[in-house]
Amino acid sequence: MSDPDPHLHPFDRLSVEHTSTVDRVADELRRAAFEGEVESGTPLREVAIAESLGVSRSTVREALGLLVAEGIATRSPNRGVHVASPDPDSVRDVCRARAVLEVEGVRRWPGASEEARDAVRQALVDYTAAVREGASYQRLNDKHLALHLALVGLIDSPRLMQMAESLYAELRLALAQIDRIRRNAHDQAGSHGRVLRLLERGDIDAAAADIEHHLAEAEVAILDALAHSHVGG
Amino acid sequence: MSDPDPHLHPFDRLSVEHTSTVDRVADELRRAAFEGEVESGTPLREVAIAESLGVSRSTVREALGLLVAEGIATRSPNRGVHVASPDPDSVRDVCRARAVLEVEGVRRWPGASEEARDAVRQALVDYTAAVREGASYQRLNDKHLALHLALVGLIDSPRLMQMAESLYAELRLALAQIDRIRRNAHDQAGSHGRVLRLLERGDIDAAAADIEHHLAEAEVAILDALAHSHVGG
DNA sequence: GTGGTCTGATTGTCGGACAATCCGACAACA
DNA sequence: TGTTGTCGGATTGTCCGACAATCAGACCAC
Repeated sequence: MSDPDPHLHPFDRLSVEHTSTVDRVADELRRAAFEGEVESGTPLREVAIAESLGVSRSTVREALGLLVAEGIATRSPNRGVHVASPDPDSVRDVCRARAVLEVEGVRRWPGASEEARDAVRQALVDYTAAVREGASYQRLNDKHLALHLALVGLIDSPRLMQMAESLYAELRLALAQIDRIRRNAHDQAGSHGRVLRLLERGDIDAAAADIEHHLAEAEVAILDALAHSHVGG
Repeated sequence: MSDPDPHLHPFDRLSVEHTSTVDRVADELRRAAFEGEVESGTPLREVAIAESLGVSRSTVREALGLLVAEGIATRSPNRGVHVASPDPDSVRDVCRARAVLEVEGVRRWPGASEEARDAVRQALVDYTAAVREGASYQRLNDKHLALHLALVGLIDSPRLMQMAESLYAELRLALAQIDRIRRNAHDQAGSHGRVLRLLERGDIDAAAADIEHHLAEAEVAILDALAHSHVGG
C-alpha cells in the first residue's frame, strides 16, 4: 500500500492562495476591529462598507456573516451587524473556556509531538524577543496570544485549535479596547518562561497550576481594565 | 442597585421567535443531511435548492454559509458546497475533541451547579426511556448525544457548549451514514447509568476513566462501521 | 495514452429593486 | 408630565437578472 516511487507525490506541500473578494473584505474588517479603528458596538452598515471598499452589498453581507460566525461581531434581526462589545460575562466565559483548553494542553506536554512542543518553545522565543525590542502594542498582543495558542496546540486537535483561535479573536477584540494592558507585558514574559521551564523539567502539575493562576490573573486584569474604561470614557 | 419595584420588569422571560427565511432553509438542509436524505459528498447546488424551496439563490447561499460554518458541509472555491464526508481523520479529531470537553465536564461535577447536574440526570432518564420504548434510530441518536452534551454543560461555559454542539452536529452527520450503530444503543444506556452512579457517589476519577473508555470504544465503533460502509457500498 | 480544445454547468460577484422593519422625532392626548 | 399614535428616513431581508471566471467532462489530434 505504500508508494513504491516517492516521486509520484513530490508536490504534497504545494498550494495556492485562492483569495476571494469576500475574504479580503472580511480581512479588512477584522483588521479595523483589532486595531481599534472601530469601537466596540459600532454598527457595520452594509451600504457604507460596500461603497467604501468598492464592492457589492452581497459581498459585504457574506463577509459580515463570517465575522459574526467568528464572534467578532453580532447580528440582531433587522437591526444589522455591530462590532461585538465585550461585556464582563462574555469575557469571563472566554477566559474560562480558554483555561480549559490551555490547561489541557499543558497536561498533555509529555505525550505531545516534538513539533507541538517546539512550536511552544518558538512562540516563547518570539514573544520574549518582541518584548525585548519594545514591539508595538498590537504586535505584543499577537505574539502573546500566539504563545497561548501554541499551548492549545499541544492537544493536537485541529478542531480544538480552531475553536481556540475563535476565542482568541474575541479576546483580541476586547484587548483592542484597552490600552493599559500593555503595562503587564514584561511580567508575563517572565511568567511564561517559568511555565516552560517547569514543563521541560517534567513538573506538569506545577506548570498546570502556574498557567491556571496566570489565566485567572489575566482575567481580573481584563475585567478591571474593562470596568475602568467603561466608566472613564 | 436592586429593583425597588419588581413590576418594572415583569416581561423578562418573554421572547418571540424571529424566523428568517435563511434559517428555515438552513433547518431544512440540516434535516435532510441528518436524516440521510442526502448522502455525504452530495453537492448542494444553489439553483437546484433555490428552485426546490421557492427562494432566491442569495438566500440559499447564505444558508449554505451557515452549514459550512457548522461543519456540516464544506465549500471548495468555484466548486460549490458539498455535504461533509466523514473521513477517518476528522472522526478521530471530533472524538478526541469531545473527549477533552466531556472528561473536563465530568471532572467538574462536584463544583457544578445543581441545574447542570439535574440536566445530566434528566438527559439520562430521557435516553433510557427512549431506549426502553424502542424509539427510532434518529431519536435514539438525539437523546444519546443530548446526554453527552449535558456532560459538557457541567463546565458551565456557553462558548464551550456551542463548540460541543458543533462537534456533535458533525458526529450526527457521520452517524447518519451508519445504520449498524443502533445495535450498541442498549449497552450504552447501561454504561451511562454506571457513570452517573459513580458521579453521585463522588468517585470522580472512576467516572472520568469510565467515560474516557466509553468514548474510545465509541470511536473505534464509528471508525469500524465507517470503514465497512466504505468498502461495502 | 498523452495532450489539446470545446462546451455546458456552476460559482463568484455585481447592480438594482422592493417590502418589512426599525429608529427617532413629533404631535395628540389624558 | 408622561403616555400613546403617527410619520419619514434609514436599514435590512429577500428577490431578480446578469455576467465573467472557473470547473468537469467529452471529444479530438497525435
